[in-house]
Amino acid sequence: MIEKEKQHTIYDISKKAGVSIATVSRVLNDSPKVSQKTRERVLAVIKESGYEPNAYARGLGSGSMRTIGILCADVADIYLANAVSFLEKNLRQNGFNTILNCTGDDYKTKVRCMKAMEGRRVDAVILAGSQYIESTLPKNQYIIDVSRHIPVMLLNGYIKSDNIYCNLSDDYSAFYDAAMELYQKGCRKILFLYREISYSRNLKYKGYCEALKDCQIELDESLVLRCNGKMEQIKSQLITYYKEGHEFDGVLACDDELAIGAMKFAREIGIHIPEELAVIGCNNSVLSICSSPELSSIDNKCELLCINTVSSLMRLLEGQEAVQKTVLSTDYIPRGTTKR
Amino acid sequence: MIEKEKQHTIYDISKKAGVSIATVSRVLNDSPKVSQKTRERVLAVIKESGYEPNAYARGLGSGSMRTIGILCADVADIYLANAVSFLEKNLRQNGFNTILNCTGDDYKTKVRCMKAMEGRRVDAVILAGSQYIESTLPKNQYIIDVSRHIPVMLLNGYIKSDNIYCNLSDDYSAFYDAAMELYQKGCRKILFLYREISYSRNLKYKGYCEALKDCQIELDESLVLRCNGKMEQIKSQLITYYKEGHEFDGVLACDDELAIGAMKFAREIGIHIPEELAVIGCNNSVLSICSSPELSSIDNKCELLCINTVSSLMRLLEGQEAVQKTVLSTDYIPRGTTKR
DNA sequence: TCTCAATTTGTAAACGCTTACACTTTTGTT
DNA sequence: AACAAAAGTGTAAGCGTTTACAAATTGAGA
Repeated sequence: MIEKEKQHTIYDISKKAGVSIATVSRVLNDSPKVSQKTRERVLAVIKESGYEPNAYARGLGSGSMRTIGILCADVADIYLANAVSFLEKNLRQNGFNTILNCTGDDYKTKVRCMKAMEGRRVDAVILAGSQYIESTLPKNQYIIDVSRHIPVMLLNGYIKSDNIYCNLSDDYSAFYDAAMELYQKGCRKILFLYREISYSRNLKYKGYCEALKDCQIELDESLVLRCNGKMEQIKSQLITYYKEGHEFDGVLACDDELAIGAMKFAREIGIHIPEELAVIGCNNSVLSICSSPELSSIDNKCELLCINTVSSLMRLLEGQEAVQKTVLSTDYIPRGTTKR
Repeated sequence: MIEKEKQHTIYDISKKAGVSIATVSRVLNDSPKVSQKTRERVLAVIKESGYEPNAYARGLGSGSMRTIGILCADVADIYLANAVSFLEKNLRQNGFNTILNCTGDDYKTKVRCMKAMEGRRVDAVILAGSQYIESTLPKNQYIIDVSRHIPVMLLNGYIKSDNIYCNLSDDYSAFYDAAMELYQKGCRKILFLYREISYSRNLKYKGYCEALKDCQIELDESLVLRCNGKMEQIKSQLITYYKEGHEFDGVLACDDELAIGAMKFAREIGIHIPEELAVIGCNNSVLSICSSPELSSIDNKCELLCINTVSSLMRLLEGQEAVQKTVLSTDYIPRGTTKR
């Protein structure tokens, strides 16, 4: 291992510039109480020596390191990757850094990571994705605990509690409308595909149920199917399911990958899309335009959600109020898989 | 804004447990010089009060916050999202946190983010993606500067310099082989699609050129095409290009999205894949199995690359040696777009 | 019981900043 | 020219840890 060069400190700079460390600090923090002349001299020294103030020390001294923690199940997930990308860019534009934890689905890991964020004294935590909301309130205590110290922002999750701020897309209406769309295209047996139980999955499911009710179709629970894994596994799961004798003429999927898994299943079995089977996905990800026919999908305005979240957060951190719950409407994007 | 609860400090714990802060610190750091009895008492107090040590202060005191900085152009990119996901999980398993910056392609932003990482006194920086290597060495000075203080790990990039460690996939061979494959399937006019000039793009291009040479095909520079933007833009760019009179019977693309853009172009124009046009993508992302026919692609072993990177890094941080350059071979995954 | 070493615990000085407060210099008024 | 106010600068006390080093305790052997 190579010998590390010692990094400069504020003392080095103050000595070189012939001022006190307080003055250097003021320059670093754009304080108005420094004369133009001094400021320039100090800035010159800083630039020349490549000095970069130690963020730990700044954090300790000022009580804020201008850092936000983001938790998500997995950035490898296309939707979450988009969200994290938007969030990080927005935060950085506002002068905040991002600490990322991909917690997976394991409850204990989520709790541990959330707790660790407290230790890093982040200025706020953003929970990206509805997996963070557990089904029973007591299990959400870990979120509420943290919110006693710092604001917690939920992306696609909802907990009614002080200092927790929620930005959601209107999954209920989105899925109500999507199910209606399938009905209008003639579907009468609509398969509902999901991965895991989560806050937004439940909203989607309710929308689906309500639409069926309004169409006077009785809910058939055997048409509510949980799938796991990657594309290939989804496909083979559906093949098995189909061969068990289940019939359906429409698919409403909680994400695009599930929907495309269904398309691959159909192709393998020889079911024609969209004529014999109409499919709607969700998230309007790049996947939806890779398939042929292209996949009709629900655009849940990920970017807008993220922008809202960050701007609420910035308002909060400046001591202002913010709305506790914002629900954004979605867009239905019709494409080939529902063209009849 | 809600009144923040004050967080506990090591003093609170020491008082409650009736020991000195040094002892609490020792317990926190698993020091062996604490009696079993004391340790248990302190741990009990810590658990009960939900105390989480302040990471800034630990960082200041110990000189390391056990944090790694990751820079990538954009986590919304499927390949980078995968990489970041693997890296973060591996790092966390080793007790390190991750600070993420999505720098985009802008040189100044890259430099600024890299510099800021120094300020955060991260223990190392990982540059994920070959966009970080500029074409001329002096422009890479910003990387070398940082490497004087902390190790820099390059994912798919190469700079020969002390304290910079490179893990690359063998893009040269991958593209040589892929071009050969296309030749063997009968292609004689192979379109090379790329996005921006980067270290790995250049390797890929060299592989492509070398293969052509070995097949005694003269390099036609008009068949080397730079594309920008998302799927739709790629498609329309290719339509324009085609209508300008360019002809080709094979496509070798630097990523899967480009390849699928080419497939969409072909469908629009009425060119049949794979009979009239064979296509090979790169990264073996989920996109490659969404299209139909499915896309032949190059699997560049992203996970292995990440695992290697993290384990080298851990070795380095423990003061051991690490290999400066590791090149991983890739796999070619034949699918429908090259089936003849 | 006494001594010495080994083990355990405590004290206090870093670590590199921020910031309240005190002090000095400059500026503007009369 | 004298003075007050304003502007600029410095001093020193935190911030919450880690970690030498010193001090206290324990235990074993004589």
